[in-house]
Amino acid sequence: MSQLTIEDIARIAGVSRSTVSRVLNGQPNVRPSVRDRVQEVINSYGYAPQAAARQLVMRKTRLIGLILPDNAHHLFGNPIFAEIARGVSQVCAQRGYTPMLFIGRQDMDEATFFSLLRGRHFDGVVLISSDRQDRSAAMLREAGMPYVRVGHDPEDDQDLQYVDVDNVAAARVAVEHLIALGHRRIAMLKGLAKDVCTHARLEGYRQALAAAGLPFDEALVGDGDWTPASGYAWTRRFLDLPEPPTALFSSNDMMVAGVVRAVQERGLKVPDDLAIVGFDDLLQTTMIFPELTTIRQPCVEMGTRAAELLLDQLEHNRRERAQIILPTSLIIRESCGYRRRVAASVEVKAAAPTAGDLQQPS
Amino acid sequence: MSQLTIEDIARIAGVSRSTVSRVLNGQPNVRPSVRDRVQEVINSYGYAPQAAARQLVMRKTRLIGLILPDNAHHLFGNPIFAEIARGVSQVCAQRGYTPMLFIGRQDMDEATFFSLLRGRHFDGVVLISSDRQDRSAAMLREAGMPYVRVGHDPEDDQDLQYVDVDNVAAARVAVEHLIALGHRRIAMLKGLAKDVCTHARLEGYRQALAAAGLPFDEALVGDGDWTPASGYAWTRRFLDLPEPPTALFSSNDMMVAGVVRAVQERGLKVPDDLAIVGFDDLLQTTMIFPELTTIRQPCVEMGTRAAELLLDQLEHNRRERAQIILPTSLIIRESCGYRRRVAASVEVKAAAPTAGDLQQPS
DNA sequence: CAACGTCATGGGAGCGATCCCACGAGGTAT
DNA sequence: ATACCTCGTGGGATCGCTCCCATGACGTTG
Repeated sequence: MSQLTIEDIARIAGVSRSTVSRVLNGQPNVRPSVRDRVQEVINSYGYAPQAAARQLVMRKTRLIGLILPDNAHHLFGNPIFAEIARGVSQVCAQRGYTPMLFIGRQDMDEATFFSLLRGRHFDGVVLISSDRQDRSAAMLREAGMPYVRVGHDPEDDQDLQYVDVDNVAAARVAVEHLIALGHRRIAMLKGLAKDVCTHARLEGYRQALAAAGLPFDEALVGDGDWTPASGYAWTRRFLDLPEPPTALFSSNDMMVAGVVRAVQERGLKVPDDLAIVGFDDLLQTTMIFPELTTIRQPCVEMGTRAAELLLDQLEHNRRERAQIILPTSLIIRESCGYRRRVAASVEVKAAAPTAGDLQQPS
Repeated sequence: MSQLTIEDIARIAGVSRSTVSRVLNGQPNVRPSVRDRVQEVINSYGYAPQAAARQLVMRKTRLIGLILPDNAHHLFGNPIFAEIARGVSQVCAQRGYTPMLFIGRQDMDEATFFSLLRGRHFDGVVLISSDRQDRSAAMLREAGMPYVRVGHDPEDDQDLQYVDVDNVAAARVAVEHLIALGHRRIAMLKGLAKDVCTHARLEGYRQALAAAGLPFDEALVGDGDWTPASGYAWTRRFLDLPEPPTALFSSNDMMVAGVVRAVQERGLKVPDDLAIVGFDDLLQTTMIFPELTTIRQPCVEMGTRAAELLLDQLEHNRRERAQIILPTSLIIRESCGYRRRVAASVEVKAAAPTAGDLQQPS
């Protein structure tokens, strides 16, 4: 309660401020017996140095900010962010930093956010965003706050350091897999247009169709918004088409929940009537349906790599460009119908029946 | 980049530190023309005071910590936390505070966590936890950090201020609803034993059975862990019983995902073969099944109330006991079979067919 | 034994804000 | 005209740390 200061501890231990400070910071040149005595006083009084005073002189907080897409809903709703955060957290803890997640940016105006950044509460920031309209990156730059981004925009690349996956290649592999299973009419569920990866995944879809000589049909492309509700609505439309698709590629796993509901509502079955491949590999969804074939993103690793880049930047002042593209993989389960056509003993995580290597290297 | 200080701004504007400080803090006794000039300099240089220096003298950070149950998985996986956080955020923003979410406490030892608290990075904390073993509350008290808890433990109530719902009453209403619909064998899916609300919800189940003169059958109580996987496993067991249940009450909505899968796998239907009532009212799940009848917790309001208590405590030094129990409500949809038995025009959110008022007042 | 390092320790300066008080200008009441 | 208040402004002290430098004890070397 009382909030002791370093001076109090020094007096109690019968030494000077400086000596207590040396003990606190693990510096050398303290007699072992003195060190022990001071440490004991610190422990018994539960003393910890006041962060603000330390920060003022050190110019470091050892706090790392984590910023997610504006909408908190999105954010908690989609477990991939939790995975990325876990990666960030692991590296931070290991290297003596504490990660803190910004919440409620939607309740905050830009000026407030900017002041928060300039206030130097954080040494650096991991920004998770593939949103083209998101002003966060610009504000971080303007505020002179070091940051590493997870996700990026190839068309407007002001981000010095980022970690991402090759969304085009990943989507292409997903769709090629469906083509290899014999499907000719393959629907595609897009995410929100503001997110860069939405366009990349659509491009992958196009490329796969083109490579197989299949026509691109606008009617088979649904304008989703990442939510199950949009998956539901679009699937109903697809199934109402005169010539409905026999397969569907969804830009994320969450929308698949709605897709499956729509299919079942018609008395149809997955994968027999509609084969599905998703994107993200959320653990949650594996429980719900015929298990989902999907593209796995290495979320935890995206987090660790981003944190490592950031901390290297902070500690060794590494400011060179670093743009890391991590490999994704196609996880074959039941929703694509593969197991029904191929021997059951097939190694699930191994190569797809299509192109050789599913690990897209950077 | 350069990181100007208040002194620099003062020099540029041709005034003293004190005047700039007054402008910064909106204090009176500054000539309007001077105020404007200073403000303009501040804006044009993008100056914001360094938080650490300000904190040192003010002894306030205007940062609020948000602590969730240890496991980040849990946390992001379950959207009720996002809702609570949204409530907290709204109130904080309105009153000039910034909420920050702790992540990675599982990667941090207790001593580190304690130092973090004593470092006074935060003015106060909203602790979301119904975990009996969770040491967070004890550590907060030990560190002298003001906090308000969302969720509580009636058996060990050291928490001065908390916000919660009446879990016993809420569960009782859910089960009474199933009983009123004619069910005699009603299964119950528990949550993790470490969470206090698990026991409360079981107690509500017992009370409802007892009140209706129905026997309590151990075989119908499943030891869930809040995840869909446990709902799946236990439902399979229930359905294998010689005399399987015709209805099920789940302690949360997430487990219901697994329940439904198990039911469908057997070629059975919800609610015809198994009527279901859940708990939480997650938006997500409404997409997946026959729409879920469930107990709604006023999550956002729990957040706002907790934040209000905390900020009142900080600003007006209100330290009296404040224990707020918010009302829950039974949301009747399709999964309980109510609509099939009663006229379709029934007001859905109105009273259950059983006890009059579904809003359990505090 | 003098000169010189090395080690353990203490004290002063300073980080960048806020806050209190002093001070002068100007207005109002006596 | 004097006393007194209010308002606008500036400068010193201060918050609790870390860092730099001075100092003295002790050991090693020529």
